[in-house]
Amino acid sequence: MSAARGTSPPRDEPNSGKPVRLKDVAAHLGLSPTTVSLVMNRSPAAKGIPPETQERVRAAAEELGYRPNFIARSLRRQRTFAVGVLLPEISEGYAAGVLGGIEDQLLQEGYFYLVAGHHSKPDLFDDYLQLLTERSVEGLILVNTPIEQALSLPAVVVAGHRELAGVTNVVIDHQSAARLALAHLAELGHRRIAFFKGHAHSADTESRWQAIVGASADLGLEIDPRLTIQLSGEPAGEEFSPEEGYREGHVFGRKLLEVGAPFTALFAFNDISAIGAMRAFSESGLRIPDDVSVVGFDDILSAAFQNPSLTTVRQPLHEMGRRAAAELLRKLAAPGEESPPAITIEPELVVRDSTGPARGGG
Amino acid sequence: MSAARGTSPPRDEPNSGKPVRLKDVAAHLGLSPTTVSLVMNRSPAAKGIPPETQERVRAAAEELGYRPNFIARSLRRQRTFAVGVLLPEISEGYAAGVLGGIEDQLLQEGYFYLVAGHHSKPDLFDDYLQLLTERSVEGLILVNTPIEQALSLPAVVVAGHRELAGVTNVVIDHQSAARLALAHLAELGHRRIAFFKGHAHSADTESRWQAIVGASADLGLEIDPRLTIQLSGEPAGEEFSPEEGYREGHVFGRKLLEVGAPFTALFAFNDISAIGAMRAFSESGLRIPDDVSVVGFDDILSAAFQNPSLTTVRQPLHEMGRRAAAELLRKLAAPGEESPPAITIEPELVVRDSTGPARGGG
DNA sequence: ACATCTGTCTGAACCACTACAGAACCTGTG
DNA sequence: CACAGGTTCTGTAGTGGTTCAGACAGATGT
Repeated sequence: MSAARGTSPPRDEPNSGKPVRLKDVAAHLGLSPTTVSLVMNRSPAAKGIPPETQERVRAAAEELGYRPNFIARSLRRQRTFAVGVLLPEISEGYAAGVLGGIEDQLLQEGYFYLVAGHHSKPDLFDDYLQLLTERSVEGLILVNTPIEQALSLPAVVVAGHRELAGVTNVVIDHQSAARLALAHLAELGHRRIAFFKGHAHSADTESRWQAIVGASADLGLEIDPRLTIQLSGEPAGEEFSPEEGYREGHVFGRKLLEVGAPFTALFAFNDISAIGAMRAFSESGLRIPDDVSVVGFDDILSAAFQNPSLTTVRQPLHEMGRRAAAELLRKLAAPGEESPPAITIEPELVVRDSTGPARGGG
Repeated sequence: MSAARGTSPPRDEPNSGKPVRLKDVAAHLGLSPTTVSLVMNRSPAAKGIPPETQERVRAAAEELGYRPNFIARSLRRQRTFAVGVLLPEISEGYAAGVLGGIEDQLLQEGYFYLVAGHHSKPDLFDDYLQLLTERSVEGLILVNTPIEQALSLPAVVVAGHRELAGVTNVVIDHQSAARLALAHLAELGHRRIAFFKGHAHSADTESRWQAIVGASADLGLEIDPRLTIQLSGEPAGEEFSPEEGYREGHVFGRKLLEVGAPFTALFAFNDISAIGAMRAFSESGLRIPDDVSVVGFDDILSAAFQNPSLTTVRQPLHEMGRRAAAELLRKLAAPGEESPPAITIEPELVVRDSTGPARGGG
């Protein structure tokens, strides 16, 4: 033997050329590949192998720098420990936030994931679904991605609307969100509150609005239809840019002032439109929060940097991603079991400087 | 035969149970798996197979809903068509932007990618490198991730500092960035310009500063050391939050005013600190851009929504990711060839409302 | 002395596919 | 009719691991 055992000499060549295979380790030890496999996997069948041999195997594996080949293992075991993630666009804030949570949870559990951004094009969506399936992902997480048909794999949907058999939706608790925002405003003495409703094609619009109506009733607030503006946005299916949302908020903020109906607060559909509206109010000489309070939704990065900084309802995106991934793994581990149709996540009110006590009258 | 050919009946069961394997298609046709494989892969050896047979094979594959198993193929061909991406944190703006470009390029070329966020922890970095290698990724893209040792796989680094044998760095052209920003200010008549230098541990700090010194000389501008403030930030290795950066900009913006040396413009190290400084200036009663012009760096989302909106040097993150991925694929396709040590990307000046003509004196 | 049991390890099959060498068949030719 | 030369297809042996049924040796019981 060339390589002396014991206190190893300053030999520091972890891999000299080709990767080491299971077979190499076995040959090195004069054992069969089976035995090495059993030991390396701590398989239950390895209980018949004496501890001393096990130690010998592990030492050799370490010494030779053996790394099991995941591909070969996946083929044989029919498990890839990989899931597919479909989302509109990875670099967009919402998806990126959720993906961060998905990643934390998956890597922690020994899984990896393949991501594909379909840019809201239905045909791309189908293509990627195919490709992911060919790559043998074990399950799917869809972020902000509408689906029509049932899927052939276990799936969890974040911010989906449809109720589909077998898929679990992870959604924000709109009831809670509406209550948090409106209770905060009510406490500050606001009675006449304006609203931006979301775009017709947005997943959250309808449920959020229902929640607002409900919470208003509970708090004894009346909703004035003249102070309720629906963001028009782009035709469905087309992603729209933040700049567009900002411009819209600006335009509709101005429109709100022209209605003539007095209001002391605005609860916008998202931060972007809230920021646009704040701009419009400032330009009209109104002071925030002295004359008008503004509450946004999402807590995007910019919210904290506004002047004044924006009070908003935060969606815990990271947490949502984490929960989605955890639920998917649970499904994979327990294929038979029934899974919940929905997981609701509690939002959080972030109070900053854009909200304050209502102006005297009302 | 039960399933009639020709105008197929309303049979709509694309996959009844288990997935269809190559073997199944072969058996269905009375051909060997080899033949079917040759046809499906349009292998050069398939030129010996008559078009009619080829058509028959493809029709059967279609009919049975055959999807090749990527895992098995990967094992046999020793190609996974997958690359690994390492970055500090996926949900952070810079990395997410770059990743968007990486994705576009890779998916377009039939590759997938595995991402791991190491949260700037060196041991996690090593672990994930191992895991990615076990999964047989063919190459690596590192975003904003410092490496010490050479890597065992072809790699491209985005925003890296180190020059390492065999790895290509994708970097912004700092020369050009400095020239764009300073020429813009000089044209507006600014002569006394303040600077925020980056944190000592940031990859870009030194090269950016050298570029600023060079461009200043070219434009005949003098740099006043009293107006040059180094952002202190956190100890190296610790990611720091946007809020932190904003606060820093705010503090140092105020400090700049206390120095007493007059200045008419600030070129900040990034948008966040620029926004913080704008806040400080406004609070001191200065008007932007009438009294002070401010230029940022990066063009984060918030830059456009500031009041006034921020003039900044945009890093084309998407483009950088795209180029990085393209270069990696080139390396993979031509393993022997020498590859460039660096690819520089041209930044872009986005002129908004935070810059204007210099105030009278200077 | 023989069967039985236990502890330790192994051969062969298999996962789904691909690469390589060559088989079987047909056609034309001298 | 034997042989060369195409054409069309196939058998076998991998790829790197896991799994299952059992082989083999030594100890134990009768």
